Amino acid sequence: MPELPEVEVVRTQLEKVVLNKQIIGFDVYYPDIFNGDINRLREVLIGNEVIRMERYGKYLVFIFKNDDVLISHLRMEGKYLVRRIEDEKHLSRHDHLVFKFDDGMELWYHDTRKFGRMDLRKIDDYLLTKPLNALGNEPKNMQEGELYRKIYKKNVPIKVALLDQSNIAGLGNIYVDETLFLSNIHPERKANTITKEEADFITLNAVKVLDKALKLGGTTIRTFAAGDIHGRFQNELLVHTKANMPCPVCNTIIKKIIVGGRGTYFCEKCQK
DNA sequence: AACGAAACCTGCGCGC
DNA sequence: TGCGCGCAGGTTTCGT
Repeated sequence: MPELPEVEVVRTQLEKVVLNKQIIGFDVYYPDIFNGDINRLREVLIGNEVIRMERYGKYLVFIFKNDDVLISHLRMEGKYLVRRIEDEKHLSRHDHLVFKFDDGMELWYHDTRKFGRMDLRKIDDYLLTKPLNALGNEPKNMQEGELYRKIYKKNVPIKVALLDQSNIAGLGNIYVDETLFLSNIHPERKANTITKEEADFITLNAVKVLDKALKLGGTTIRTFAAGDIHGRFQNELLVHTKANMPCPVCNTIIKKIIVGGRGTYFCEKCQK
């Protein structure tokens, strides 16, 4: 489901409801979401409090007092839902974890495809160990020439290189298509044919796309929603999902192909 | 080391 | 109506 803007929306929403409340219960219905011993996680959570919410690329991070850190990746369909105990909405088969707070609020981790994963770390090393140590910089934090140095030897399609989170963090299938369209670059161009100037232009356009998406609350194409927040960036998409429709720049019909196993939308006239 | 394919899961829409 | 297939905003693992 979510790429950087959507995860940032989730982070902002969670920050409003979970900070500085004691966790008094933790129910588990599908333990495989957690990488590790789920009973150890419960021991750490009970009595603990989230003091800060961070985000790195598509990773959501709960910073607890007691120096504990929970890293959460939503993958395709993960969601956090906030409920009051008195709501007595019953669990669905896709609700896997329930965090219960001392003010009666419950945070439900819901994930239709069960792809999401969580890791427990300590504050001293969570940035130095998997998975965050392998993450590249976000576009807005990249220096001139940085993306070029990451990809100039790679003999893979530029789209595949941009989806690789160790090269550049935060882009997914939607925003890569949009970024490459703005950059006038064909998604199948080999990364090792991209010039330094083109790589810097890609980085610039990625910043623009992600910033605009965040301002609009992210993109809701299929199922993404952060609580009750539905993004509006889908109304601004230039090529992604636009197969057989006219290019907004030149009116050529947008094509859909498969690149790196992912549905890919582009304009063959604008993107070379 | 690098790259492509399969795997992890479930639901939905489509054609027959 | 029922069934099989393809597809889905992601990452890890396996095989070459």
